[in-house]
Amino acid sequence: MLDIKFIRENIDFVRTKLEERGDAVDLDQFVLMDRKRRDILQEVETLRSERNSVSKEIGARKKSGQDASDIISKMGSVSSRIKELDESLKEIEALLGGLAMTIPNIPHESVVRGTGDEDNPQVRLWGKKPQFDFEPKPHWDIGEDLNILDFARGAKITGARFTLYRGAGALLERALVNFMLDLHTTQHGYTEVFTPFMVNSESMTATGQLPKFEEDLFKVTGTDYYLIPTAEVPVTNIHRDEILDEKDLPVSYVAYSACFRAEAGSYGKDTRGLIRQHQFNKVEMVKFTRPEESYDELEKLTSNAEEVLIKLGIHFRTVSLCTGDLGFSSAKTYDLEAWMPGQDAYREISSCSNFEAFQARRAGIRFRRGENSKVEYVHTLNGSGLAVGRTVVAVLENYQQKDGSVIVPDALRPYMNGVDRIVSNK
RNA sequence: GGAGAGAUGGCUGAGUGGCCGAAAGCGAUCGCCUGCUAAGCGAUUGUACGCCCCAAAAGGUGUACCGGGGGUUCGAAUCCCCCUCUCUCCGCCA
Repeated sequence: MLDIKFIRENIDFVRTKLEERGDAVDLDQFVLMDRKRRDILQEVETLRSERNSVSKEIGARKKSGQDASDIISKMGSVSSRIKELDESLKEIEALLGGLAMTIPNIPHESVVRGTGDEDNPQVRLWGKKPQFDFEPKPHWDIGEDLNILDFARGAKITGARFTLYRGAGALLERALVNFMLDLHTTQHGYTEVFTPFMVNSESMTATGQLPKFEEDLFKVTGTDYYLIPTAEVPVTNIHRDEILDEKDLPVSYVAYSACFRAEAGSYGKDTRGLIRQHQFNKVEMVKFTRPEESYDELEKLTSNAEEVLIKLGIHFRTVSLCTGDLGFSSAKTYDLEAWMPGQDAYREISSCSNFEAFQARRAGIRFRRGENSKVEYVHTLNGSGLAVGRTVVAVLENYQQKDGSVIVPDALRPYMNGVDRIVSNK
C-alpha cells in the first residue's frame, strides 16, 4: 500500500510512475473518494465533539438533581445523524481501502523503463556455460533415468505438477535445504525461523497476495487459512503490528518452507519437470531495515543468494527487472537466472526484492529511532536463497555425465552422506 | 469435541454506566540531589486519523482506540449478542 497522503500530494508523480509499470489505476476516483472521506470525517467529528460535551453536561445535571430531558432529546437526533454519517464513512473507507490495496508499488528511480522480461538489463554474469561432448539431457530425463524423480507417481498420488522424489533425489533436495540454511545462518548473519505453512487472510493481505491475487493461492476449505506461496508471507508477518527497536535493525531471517502455488494462468507452460510445481521447497531470506539502508541491504541479500550458486559452481546471470516486469509489491527486484543446459536456457532460480514501506504500511511494521522520535515504517526485503526444486534442476543438468550419472558438487558432499556421484540404481 | 476462566497502556494490575486515555506499582527518559554506586525528589512516558499553523519540523486542536465486530443508551473499558485468541480440566491424538 502506498501512503495515502503521499498520493494526495504527488498525484501526477504517482500516476506517471504507475503508468511505467503498465498498470491502469483510477487515481481520479481515488482522490475523489479521499476528499469525500475527509469531508464526512470532519462533519461527524464535529458532531461527536458536541455530543461529548453535552453528555458531560447531562451527567453533571443529573448528579445535582436538575432536569436534563430537554438536551437529552436534542442529543437523540444528533446521535442518529452520527450513526448515518458513520455508515457512509464506513462505506467509503471500505471502497477507498479496497482501491488502495490494488495500487501497486512505485518503482525505484534506478529501475529501467520497459514492458517485459526482454527489457530487463543484465547486471552480473558469473561463470560460464559448461561444455559437453554429448547432448545434455533435460532434468526430467536425467531424473527418470536415475530413478530419483518420479513424475508419473506424483501425478497419481495428487495430480499434475506434483513430483515424487526417491533415494538420492530426496537426499539431494534435503542436502540443498540444509546447505543453504547453514550458509545463510553461519556466513551471512541470518537467524533461522521455521513457520506455519498456512496463514490467515490478514497475513496474506499484509504482504500483498490478497486481495488481488487470490486465484494464485490454495485456500483451505471451511477456514480462513491459505497455503503459503512463499515463506515471505509468514516470516514478514512475524512482526506485523509491532514497533521494532532501532538497535535490532536490520533484522534478518532465513526460513525453509514448502511453497504452494495454484499456478492459475500457466496452463501449458513448463509442464514437464520440476520447474513449475504446485508444491516446491524454498529457502527464503527476509530483512527488516531502516529506510536509508534498504538498497544496500538489497545488494547484500542478492549477493547472499548468488553465493549459493557460486558455491555450487553453477553459471548464472543476474538481471534487474524493468518497470513492466516488476511484481505488484516490489520497488526493485533482481532475478537470478541459472543456466540450465538441458533446456538450453537461463531459468529464474531466485528473486530478490526491496518492497520499501509498501508491505510495512499494510502490515503495520514500524520502528522508532530514539526515545522522542515518532515511529516510522521499516523497509522490508526478501529473496529466495534459493528455490530448492529449481536448484535440483540446475545441479542435475549442469553436473550430468555422459554415462547418465550426476556428479555431486563439492559444497554439497558434506550433506550427502558420502554420495559424491548419483548413479542409476535400476 | 465437551466444561470452565480470562483478554485493559512497554510490563504487572485496578476499574460494573458520566468525575476514565484510563488508578497504583514496575520499567524507561529527562532534570535535581548525593564528591562514585545505590537510594531519594520532580517531570515526562501510547497509536491512528482529521483540522489549524507551516517551506518543513515542532506546536495547537478535535475524534477514535481497554482482543475483534455488532447492539442498548443522551452517554459504554463497564450492560447485551456474535467471533477470535489464551489458560485449566476431560476426551481424542502424531
